[in-house]
Amino acid sequence: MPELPEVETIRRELEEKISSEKIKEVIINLAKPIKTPQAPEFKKKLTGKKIKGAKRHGKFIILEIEEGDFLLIHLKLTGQLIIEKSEAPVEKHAHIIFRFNSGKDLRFIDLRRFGTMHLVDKLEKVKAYQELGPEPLEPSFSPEKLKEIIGNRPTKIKQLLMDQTRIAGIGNIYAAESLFRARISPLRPAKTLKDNEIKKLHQEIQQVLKEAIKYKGSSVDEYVTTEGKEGEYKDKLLIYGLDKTTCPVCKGKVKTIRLGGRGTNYCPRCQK
DNA sequence: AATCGTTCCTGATAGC
DNA sequence: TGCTATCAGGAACGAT
Repeated sequence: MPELPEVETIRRELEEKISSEKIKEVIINLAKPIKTPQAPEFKKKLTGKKIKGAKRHGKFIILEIEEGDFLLIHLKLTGQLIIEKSEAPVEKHAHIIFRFNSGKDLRFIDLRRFGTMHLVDKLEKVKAYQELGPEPLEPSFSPEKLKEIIGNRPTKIKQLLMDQTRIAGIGNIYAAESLFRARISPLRPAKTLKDNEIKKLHQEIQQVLKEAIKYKGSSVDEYVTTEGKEGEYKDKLLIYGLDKTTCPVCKGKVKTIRLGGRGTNYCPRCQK
C-alpha cells in the first residue's frame, strides 16, 4: 500500500512525464472515486486543460491544473497511477482514464475501490487534506516538534505515528519499520517515551523514509510506479511483512499482534 | 477533544 | 472440484 515514499515516487514521475500534457478526454468507467464535483462536471472541468505539475502532501497527490484547479488523488490501499500509450489494452479496474493529446494515458486503477479524487479550486476544501499534520521530511519536523506532537498523549506510539492529523504520510509499513529501528515497542503509550528515545525515533523515521524513496518505495499489495514497476525497498524491510518470523537482529521470534485493527509485527526482545 | 468500532471492496486462501 | 466463509487495510464517520 502506498505511503509517503511510494506516493513521492509516483509524484516525481508524474512531474517529469505529464507536466504540460493536455487532457483530450476523461473516460470514467466507475464514478465512485470522484468525490467532488459530480462526474459530468468533473469531466467538463478537466477536458482541454493542461497539467502544470504534481505536488504531494502526506499520501495525497496534487495535480495542478491550468486555470487554477487542483486534482487531489488519494490511492488508499490499492490505487495505482499508470502512464502508458492510449492504445494499450485497458486493465481490469481501470476506473478513470485521462487521455492526453500526445497519445498517452494516465490511468487510475484501483482493485478495492477505496481511492478518491477531489477536483477543487482551493485545497482547503478537502477536509482530510486541510487537517494533515507536518511533513516528516521537512526541516520544520525537528525532534522537538516530534516531542511536542507526543506531548502527554496516552495513545500507543504506533497509532500516533499513523495518525495523519499528527504526522502526514506514515502508514503501517513505515510506522513498524521506524519503531523497530528505534528499538521501541509499538505498544508504548506515547507519553512514556524518553527524550533520547524520541530523538532516536525521529532520526529513524527520517532515515527509513529517505532510504525507501531512494529505492522507489515498497511493493506491498498493489503498489507499482507509473511505469508499472515494483519498488525495491520491499526487500529491505526489517520487520514488516507476514513471512518474517525471525528477528533480523536477535534471531528471536517476531510477534504479530493487532493494534487499532492493523496487523503489527515487532520483536519483543529488541523493542522495549 | 480524543479515541473506538464499523464500514467500504476485491481477491487470495482456507475449509468442507 | 467447487462452493462459501474469512481476512486484509486507510481513513471517514458516528458513537462514546
